[in-house]
Amino acid sequence: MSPLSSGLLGDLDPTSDRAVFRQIADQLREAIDRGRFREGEKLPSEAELVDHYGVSRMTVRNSFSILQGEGLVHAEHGKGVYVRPRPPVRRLASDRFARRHREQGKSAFIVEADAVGSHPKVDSLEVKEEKASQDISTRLGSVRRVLARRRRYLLDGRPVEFATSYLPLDIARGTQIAEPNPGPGGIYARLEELGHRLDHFEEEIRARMPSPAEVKTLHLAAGVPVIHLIRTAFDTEGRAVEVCDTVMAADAYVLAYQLPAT
Amino acid sequence: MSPLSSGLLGDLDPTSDRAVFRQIADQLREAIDRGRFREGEKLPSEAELVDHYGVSRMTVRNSFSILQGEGLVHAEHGKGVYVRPRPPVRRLASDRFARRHREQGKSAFIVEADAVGSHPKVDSLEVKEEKASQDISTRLGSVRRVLARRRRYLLDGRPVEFATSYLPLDIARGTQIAEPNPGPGGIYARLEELGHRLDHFEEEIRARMPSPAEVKTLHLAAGVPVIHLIRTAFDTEGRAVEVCDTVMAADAYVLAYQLPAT
DNA sequence: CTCCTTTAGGTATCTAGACGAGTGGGCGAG
DNA sequence: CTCGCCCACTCGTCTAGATACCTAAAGGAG
Repeated sequence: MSPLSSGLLGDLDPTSDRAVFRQIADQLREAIDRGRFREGEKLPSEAELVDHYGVSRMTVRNSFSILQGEGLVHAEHGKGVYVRPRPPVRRLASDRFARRHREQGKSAFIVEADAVGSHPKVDSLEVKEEKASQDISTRLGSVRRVLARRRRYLLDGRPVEFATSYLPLDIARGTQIAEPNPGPGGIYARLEELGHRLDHFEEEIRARMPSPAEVKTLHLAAGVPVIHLIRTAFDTEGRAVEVCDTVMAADAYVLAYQLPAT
Repeated sequence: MSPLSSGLLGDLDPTSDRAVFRQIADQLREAIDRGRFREGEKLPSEAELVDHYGVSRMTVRNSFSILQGEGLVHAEHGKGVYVRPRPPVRRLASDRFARRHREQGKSAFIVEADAVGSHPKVDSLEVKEEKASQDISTRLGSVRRVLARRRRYLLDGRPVEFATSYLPLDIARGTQIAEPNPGPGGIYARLEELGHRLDHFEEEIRARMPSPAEVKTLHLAAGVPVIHLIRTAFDTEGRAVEVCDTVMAADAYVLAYQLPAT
């Protein structure tokens, strides 16, 4: 008993000027939206759809590729095409850098993940001095070389975020900030101990499709964009003391901000 | 003189286990990244690449479809495949709802666009009462019906943003907020005149691939995600007085926020 | 019972070609 | 000279295969 005989999918309209593969994609998309196929459920195989619609296999694959591009489904080699489950999202609140959180000890990422019962992990740690890019140099106020701290964050084994912090050498060199483990409260706590009392942060947010390297690093499925966040930390003297460049899997995050109406 | 004879593109590696169409996409991507093809410039035609690499046309098209999915190129029927130019981005600063801006008179969108020499336009205006969705109802504090204000924003003829504001009926009904033109300073100015002095806004930001309807409304090219922003306005009594649901073309925006380090 | 092989059923990649349809330049008729 | 048509070039869609590789379950060897 094929699932296609039960009326889940309709027929093609040969009089329509909409391409056949788009019509098939439309029907599959609507079936998914209506819940006829649930999250994680397998769609009919290519061969089944070829039989059902009486089209060639390339046409069916073309339909699937549309839905993949929309991030609705993903194909598993040798198994089938499945409705992509929506992963749990991590909410980044605008007070996530509040000093009271910093004074707890553990890193914000770890604390937060533990709170919701996830298993957090940080890997790909790299700390080194390097030449500042044009953009980073501008943001930090014309520095030539910087300390770069790279790390990748994982939740329950899934990579969700890749971040690089850049700090001026005259601040970071020789301090615990230049160590792989910056100690309790993270680098912001160290910066304050070094006399750079933090005043505010500026964040810039963009969204775009990932580069191949980002797809690899974040294990991104087709049709998943990334959120690109660039944060600059300013001390009370108005100096930019850190720039953090973060690329996040867009399906794993929702960012929350609070704005004054002043 | 074909551009392919000049060494812009290399050869395939038959010993590689990387699929041929991926290798071709890699070479094209690299050529674009290196500036061998500039923004708006035409890539070699499918036929030229077929000749150059000695593969079938479907393989070349497959390569192009990868680059399209990444938002790097776009095809124009009958003309060619072009490197997609990056449109100018509109920067949304975190003080964009400051009261001082509201008191100017014109809408924030118009003022801002005029300032950078763009031609702004607002269309698709629709104002009506309707049943609140579950989500909107929750955000507004269990209201059943709301006033919905829908509009689309265009810059220089290009649609960039589609927004819907929802307001509780007991606040908006019968006021100028229920009119297509809410008057100088927009609905926030009207809300304050009605005694709902604004205290702060909360914004939630997500990024995802657009639905087909959003592709149509925003004239989105392939490989362009959308930024989905949901803003809730609170008055000084802590009541949610408006929810604004906005879908933006991600390639047209960068959002900027300022966070206190408190 | 365990482990390996086989096999059926999936998707991944690629070929070769056909026809449709949009674009733009060249050329001939007027 | 101008207008309109034709044609070459381009991408869009679809067909009908072939081969490769992956997965999972069935079945046989030990």
